[in-house]
Amino acid sequence: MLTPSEKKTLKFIQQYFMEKGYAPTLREIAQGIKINSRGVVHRYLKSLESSNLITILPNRKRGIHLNPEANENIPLVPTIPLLGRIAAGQPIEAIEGRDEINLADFIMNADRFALQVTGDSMMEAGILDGDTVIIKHQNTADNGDIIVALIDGIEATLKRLKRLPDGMVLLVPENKFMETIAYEPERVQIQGVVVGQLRSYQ
Amino acid sequence: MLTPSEKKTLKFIQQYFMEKGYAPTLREIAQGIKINSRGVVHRYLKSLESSNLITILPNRKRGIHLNPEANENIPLVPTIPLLGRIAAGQPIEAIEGRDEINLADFIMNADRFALQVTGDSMMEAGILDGDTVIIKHQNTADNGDIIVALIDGIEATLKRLKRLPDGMVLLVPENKFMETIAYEPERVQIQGVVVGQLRSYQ
DNA sequence: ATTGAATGTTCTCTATTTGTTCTCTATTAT
DNA sequence: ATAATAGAGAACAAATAGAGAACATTCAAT
Repeated sequence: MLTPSEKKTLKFIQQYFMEKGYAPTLREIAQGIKINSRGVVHRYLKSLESSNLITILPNRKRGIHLNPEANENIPLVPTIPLLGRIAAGQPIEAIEGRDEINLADFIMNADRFALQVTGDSMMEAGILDGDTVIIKHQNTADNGDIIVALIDGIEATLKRLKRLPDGMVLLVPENKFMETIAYEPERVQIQGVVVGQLRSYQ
Repeated sequence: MLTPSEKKTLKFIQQYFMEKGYAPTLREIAQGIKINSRGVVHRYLKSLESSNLITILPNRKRGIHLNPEANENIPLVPTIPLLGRIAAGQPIEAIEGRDEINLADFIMNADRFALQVTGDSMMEAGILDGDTVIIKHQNTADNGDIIVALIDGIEATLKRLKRLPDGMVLLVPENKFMETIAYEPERVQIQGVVVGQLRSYQ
């Protein structure tokens, strides 16, 4: 059984691995778990190794290998706890069932890519200047989808799609100061559909 | 197991290949990973070759061949390609430097958790009903931060923080139909600060 | 075919870090 | 009292990172 410090150490290594793609040094681990001694870290590592959670490649720098067993508790996929719903004037309400969100599931997929948004044309849809949108690459889209479209093969734009009964294609900005423009369908080439959006406040 | 420098080298080669369609010279690699010695680069290449990630055609200029394994070497790190900036009426503009966004880096950390937002109180800040916000757990916050606050120990709310010179605490909604309320500092307990936001359109 | 600059290759050398092993101290629970 | 846990920190060999010299090989222009 692991001691709290060993658990903390293992968790830090897993986290580090996820972010950087390689193992941390003993000094980095020490800083990560807020102690000063590399020797102590080494002792913890030895203990984790004898529990079969990691493998130490002797004398190798960053020579820590996470064993599959270590990931039974903490999944390899990036997740963070989803605590609940928050609404003004209410206590935070726990969500039944889902207790964490899986970021990989949320966004990642082979046919997706990200674009950084410049400008305020989709402001009222909650997509602000500087946000990142996740695009699923496809050539068709449904009415009401927010799409990345290429107009006349050159201009790229992020707008909401609306098809008229007569065949014309409307590209609707979500900003009352901007105008909707109608195009002949031949001029509009759909590049992808917005499936996600993210913003960082740091 | 690759060292960080070797990983950096491999990444540079892959990127160079994507952009130019042919392999870089040792000098270009050296510049790319910000060192001066071609000899050192060569050592890294030898190591990458013995890991079966590249093949070196001896004495050939630009004689580096990327093995399929190098691409199969799916990064443990969850990333998606960041293609560029999009603005209305412009071609998609490539972003120099950053070519992918690291979701782990973006959001994950031990002290973060997610909340699902209900209601429109932060609508004008681009946080809509149904969005998920990433909260960093902390008890203090700066003026202008969007925070999760507990009022009188019961009610939870998501608002922008504003401290007045006289000590009163304003919780400002980003919605012109809702009112800012002032509290005595004792009544407001900060639970965390919004560091990220995400939305799924699926 | 010759030449010259750039490139790949092999070395040696140096400087930090890092991993590793120790011993020693404090604290806590049994 | 006795373990078990947590930590500090010294000492040393080895791994890593890098510089740069020297030479061989390409490759393109002449």
